[in-house]
Amino acid sequence: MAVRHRRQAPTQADIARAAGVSQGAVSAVIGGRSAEQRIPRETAQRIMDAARELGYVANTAARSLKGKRNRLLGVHTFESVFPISQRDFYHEFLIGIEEQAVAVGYDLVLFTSTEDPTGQRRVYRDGANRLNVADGSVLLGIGSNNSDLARLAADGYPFVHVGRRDVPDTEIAWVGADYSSATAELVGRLTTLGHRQVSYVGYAERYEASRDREAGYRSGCASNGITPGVAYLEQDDVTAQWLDRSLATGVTAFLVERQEVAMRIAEYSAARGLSIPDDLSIALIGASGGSSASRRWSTLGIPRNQMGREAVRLLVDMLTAPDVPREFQILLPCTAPDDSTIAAAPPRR
Amino acid sequence: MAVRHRRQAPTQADIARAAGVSQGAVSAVIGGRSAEQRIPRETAQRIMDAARELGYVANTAARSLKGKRNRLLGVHTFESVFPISQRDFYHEFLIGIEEQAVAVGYDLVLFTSTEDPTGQRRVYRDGANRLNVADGSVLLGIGSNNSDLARLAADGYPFVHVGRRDVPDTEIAWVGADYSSATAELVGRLTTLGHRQVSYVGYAERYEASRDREAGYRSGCASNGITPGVAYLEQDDVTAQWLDRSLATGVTAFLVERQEVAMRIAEYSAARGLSIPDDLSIALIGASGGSSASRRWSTLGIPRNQMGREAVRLLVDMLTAPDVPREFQILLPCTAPDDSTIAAAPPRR
DNA sequence: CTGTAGTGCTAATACGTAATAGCGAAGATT
DNA sequence: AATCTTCGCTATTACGTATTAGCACTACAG
Repeated sequence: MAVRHRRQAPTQADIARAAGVSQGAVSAVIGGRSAEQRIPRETAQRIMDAARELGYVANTAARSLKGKRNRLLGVHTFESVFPISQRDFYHEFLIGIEEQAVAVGYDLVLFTSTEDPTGQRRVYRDGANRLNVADGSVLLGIGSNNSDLARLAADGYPFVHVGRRDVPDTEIAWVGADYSSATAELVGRLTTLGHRQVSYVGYAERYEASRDREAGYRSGCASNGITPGVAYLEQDDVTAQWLDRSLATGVTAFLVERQEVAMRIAEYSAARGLSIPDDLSIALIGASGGSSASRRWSTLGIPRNQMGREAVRLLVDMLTAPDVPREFQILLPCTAPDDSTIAAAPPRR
Repeated sequence: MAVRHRRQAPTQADIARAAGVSQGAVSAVIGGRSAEQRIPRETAQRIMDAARELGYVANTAARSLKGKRNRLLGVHTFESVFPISQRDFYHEFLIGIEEQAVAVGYDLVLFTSTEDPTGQRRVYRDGANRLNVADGSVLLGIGSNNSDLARLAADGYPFVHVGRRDVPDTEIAWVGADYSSATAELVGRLTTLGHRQVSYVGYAERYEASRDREAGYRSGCASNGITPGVAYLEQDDVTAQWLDRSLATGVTAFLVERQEVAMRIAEYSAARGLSIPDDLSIALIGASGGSSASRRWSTLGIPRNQMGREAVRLLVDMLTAPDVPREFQILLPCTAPDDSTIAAAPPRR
């Protein structure tokens, strides 16, 4: 026996014929509108029986063609990654997205086909916007392509970006994490712990998120009477000399955006007989990649799951009630770092 | 400024208007049939330009209504789980599926909407078959609903099940793991290690996979001259008494389908001063749930990633060349358990 | 100047469903 | 008797695409 495909499924017209009514009547009964259409119980029953008899199943394509909606939400990541890989930074977002999709009864389209030969993921490929297969989409990615976003917005395609994103001259919907407040509060906490010099060490490349953190850092410094000290460093920029200089200026705490940088600092300070967190506090305030951590760090928690959920909620709201005024930009609070690598400042010399 | 959306996606009619031709001409050009329709290069170019300009993308609903494909593959899991959760048994399958989808340029539809209020996942819900939005689907699940599968097959819907699945009177396409050979080989290996009594402890509920393992066990016993000893146990059925009785009959190795059962055995045998694997060998031959293992076990490896990939490959083959005769049932080899909890049999008393 | 062959399209239709407008018959009201 | 309501539906249309039939025109042969 071979696996067979392609058989004609019964349609409402078939049922109508069997029950001796019109297709419209069948649609009304199946769609639960028999009251409005004044189909009496008896006829409705006859129709239902015929439908069951023939094994009728509504054709979703026809339904969505009529209703202009597919109940499909797209998920698009700009980074060239398998979005569902758990090693991936995005995985936890995905879970939130999926949980909410289940809750609202939408299906998800994972846009995996949008990868071009160079591994780049673009929305517009061959001039076509594949996202259109979904009613709306959730977009993820640090390196989101601004021109893609602007064009999508100009096209009126409904989407929500996960992570704050500024596109000039365009207001786009996003759900972000409130790095700014969280970082400011962290500076406050360190101050309370006696730190007087807190250094911020950021990505060399400045994304929205890192700018938010720096802004929070600066405002935290300001409101706590601390002089800010900002450096933008790649991993290899972190040298023993740099650390010595920092320590010489009295820095006792570092806010670091990259785990690699934190590891370097830990390494060099260990060589100098400094222990963490007793002599030096370090907090990770960037996005921690995977769980490949060689040690626990005090880390600013990104509410990834919730961000995913909120993005879907906002998107579905936008789809179901397009004209209701609402907040298109949502900031969710981060969770504060724990005490792993944060402690009271050492006694001053 | 407000976020504007819900502009109607452009249709072929819009393009036609822009290019000054008829909708049919647009369809012909977009569908690559401009030759047959005798659309000259110049006009075709004009149409393509307009399409690009407007960001046209074919409406999936209309396309499938016409019986055409959308380059969309569905993924449906019968278990009520978030399929992308990494805690999930299915996650690794998903990754394989996604990798292959990327490779062949299809997008994936995660069917999350098919969950009914009781948490059950069914294909046919509310009298509609959501799967139809995808050209074909990959189905996952130990507890796959046979009537759903039979109906899908009867409807001629193209799908591939991940995991061997027997549906009476219907041949279903699937990609499975060759538990049977692997278990038989494992019995052989244990025999070589000197074990003379190897016990099989299976799920109380018998799925295809567990039946395969038992069959392999029995054939392995037969070809190695061992008397089989089979038990179907839930976690709580594993008592100290049961273990004592087993050991009394001379059992020195257990093939266990559930990690929980293995843990019980380990616990009770430790209480009797038996160490694993020196006094007792244990191999896990079932599907290990997550990575919540309290210890490493010698485990039969399921080629999950490859199964996912193969399922997609088979499905796409079925879609692109429906009438080519081919294997619809694919068995992939398992990887043998390592030596964590398997060792030579203790000297006989 | 008619007939024929191509060229470049357009017009029309089908797919299955949902929604809206409305029709004929029966009964109720004036 | 004439009008109005209500009932129980049907007929029609729209959604966007693919496909088929065929029309209007030109070029050329005879």
